Amino acid sequence: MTSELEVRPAAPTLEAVAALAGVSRSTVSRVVNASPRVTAEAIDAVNRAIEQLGYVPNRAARTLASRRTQAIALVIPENTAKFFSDPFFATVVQGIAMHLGTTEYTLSMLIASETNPEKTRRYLQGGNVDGALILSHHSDDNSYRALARSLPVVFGGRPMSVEGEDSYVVDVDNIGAAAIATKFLVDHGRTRIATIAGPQDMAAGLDRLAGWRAALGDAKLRPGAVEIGDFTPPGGAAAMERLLASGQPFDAVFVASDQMAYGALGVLRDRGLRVPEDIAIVGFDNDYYSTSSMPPLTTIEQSSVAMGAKMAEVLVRLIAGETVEKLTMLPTTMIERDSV
Amino acid sequence: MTSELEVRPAAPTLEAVAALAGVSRSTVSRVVNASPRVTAEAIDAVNRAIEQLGYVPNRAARTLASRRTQAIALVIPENTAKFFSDPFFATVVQGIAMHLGTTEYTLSMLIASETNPEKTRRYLQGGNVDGALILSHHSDDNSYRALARSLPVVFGGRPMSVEGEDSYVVDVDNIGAAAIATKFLVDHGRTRIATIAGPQDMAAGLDRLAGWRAALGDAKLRPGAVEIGDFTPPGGAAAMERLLASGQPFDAVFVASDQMAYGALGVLRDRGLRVPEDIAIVGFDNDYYSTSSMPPLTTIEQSSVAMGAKMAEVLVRLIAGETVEKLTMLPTTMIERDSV
DNA sequence: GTGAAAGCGCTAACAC
DNA sequence: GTGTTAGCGCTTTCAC
Repeated sequence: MTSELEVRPAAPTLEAVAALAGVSRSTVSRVVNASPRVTAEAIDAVNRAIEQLGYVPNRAARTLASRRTQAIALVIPENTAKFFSDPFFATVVQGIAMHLGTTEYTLSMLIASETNPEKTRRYLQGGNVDGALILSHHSDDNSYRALARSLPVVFGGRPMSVEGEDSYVVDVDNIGAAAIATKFLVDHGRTRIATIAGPQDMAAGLDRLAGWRAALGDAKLRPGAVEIGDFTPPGGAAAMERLLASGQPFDAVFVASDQMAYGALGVLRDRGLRVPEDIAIVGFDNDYYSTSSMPPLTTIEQSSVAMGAKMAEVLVRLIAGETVEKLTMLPTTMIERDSV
Repeated sequence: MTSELEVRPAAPTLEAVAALAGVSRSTVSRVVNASPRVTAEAIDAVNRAIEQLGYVPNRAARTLASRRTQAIALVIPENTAKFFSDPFFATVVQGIAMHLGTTEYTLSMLIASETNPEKTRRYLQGGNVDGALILSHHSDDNSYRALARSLPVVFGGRPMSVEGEDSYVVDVDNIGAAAIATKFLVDHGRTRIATIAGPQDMAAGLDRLAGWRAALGDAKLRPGAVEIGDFTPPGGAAAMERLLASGQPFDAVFVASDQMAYGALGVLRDRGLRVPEDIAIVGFDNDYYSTSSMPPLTTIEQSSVAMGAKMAEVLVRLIAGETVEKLTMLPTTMIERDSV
């Protein structure tokens, strides 16, 4: 089996650079690794040789010798992979990749098969990466907590399992943001405020519901009906149908994700209910589609690109041995459009 | 700088396995690499030792010795990264990752910075990966064609630059599918068929327009108006506005992406035009949202997960030195829902 | 500040 | 079939 790979000319090695620059391999290595103890002339000569030869260090050799891989894994549990079309996830990934693009780290994307979790664990613990980023949707992220003992790990979004251990988390203040969204409805004179909540096996789902409840408590309003959706448009539509069917009147709904809000808006439109005149809606995410819904959605912005970037940043600092706060909270902003 | 990495216990090496199994390192290597020339007893002893020690081969050492990285790069041009929220791209990536999960290959995700293309090129040609998958939106993929001479490369979607060279492409038959969609409209009695086309600097945009035109020619119908969109909902909405403003009457529109169709549907709804009674719509993609639009969208399904998986498969076979067809066309299906 | 030397953990001839 | 022997290209003490 003759691979096409073999016909390619050999890449220039550090040895060749050393010869051309008239120094030893050690010196070349020092220059490449920006060691302080090298004379300016040597640095110059080496850089010229590198330039001339088009030398690129061999990553495998580097990893082998230094025991640092310069690679980071992005672990996506399989069930979450199915949610890949959720713009939130996609843009978090984008943020991660973009931030890493500014560093020397490489991103390895792993879809963690549920049928063979061993494979993922082996990969992660087999010294293939210097750290891992875990993006998970549901409550089954317990298995990854253990990982954190043997590898720097950063979670995107608070994991559901036990708190307070040695895990690092980048998250948005879902409770606070949901409260702000709900208070916004209160401030606009709405008094019977229902909610379409997210899945209750996800922190984001639980927290946004808690925030809604807290804001209503603060306003001394009786909580309206609660329906649970799954963060998808059809899920939001079904939840709105149930809300309407319940017979409990409401004049506003805090919907825990924009995606669900799109579904909900469709149902209201079908019933001839006007937004915001009859029913005001606040969403959550400020995703790509929120400006083009009918009407454009008033929502909470959580910058998912920023979240991805922050996750990457925290992990890189962790790997560098820096002390990093265990919990990084990202700010949210209220975006006022036409649905309230 | 004391990294946390250093406190971890040393992983068991091939040497340790050899000692425990009572064989030489070569034999262990042969077993690990499934070489045929090993006795069953040796295989057994080695596997037991591996199990017992929890041995995992060191990838860097393997790469260094074998000159195979077992890694594949997924290159996403920066401008495309901004389109990450397009469900089509996100699910292609998912398909790639899932297929690779069944192989020994690792996926490295690269967002190719436009300001520093050298960095990407160096990474790709620096022996970090065995091959590259290129997912690109626009016409600036020329730079990647050159890559194909030094590395196995597979493109997702026909690139715009010169044809027929040594590049491998996985694509859907956009022309054929668009023609089928348009013919579907014709068969339903529509005679004044407009189109909202995609960007004309992308193959998918050009080809779908060509297919529409061809089908109309076959049906001996005069082509309706053409408006160009950018594959986003707002772009589709704006294109529909222009179509309506043009004064040229039409009773159907072939819209080159579902995302644009959502925007277009919103505009029609605002104008009180009924779909499909007044205007029939066919989309393209069958994306995640097409069942929940109002009305549910009749569209062309192109399985983006399958496309990702196929790209990965083609590349893996290419790396293995197999002969692979240069162009892999993926099937499409007409999905009939309620917009025609 | 610089070089020599010794590996990092594995694969791949080559002999036996 | 199995072991021995060289490296793969780099980092990293340790002397100087």
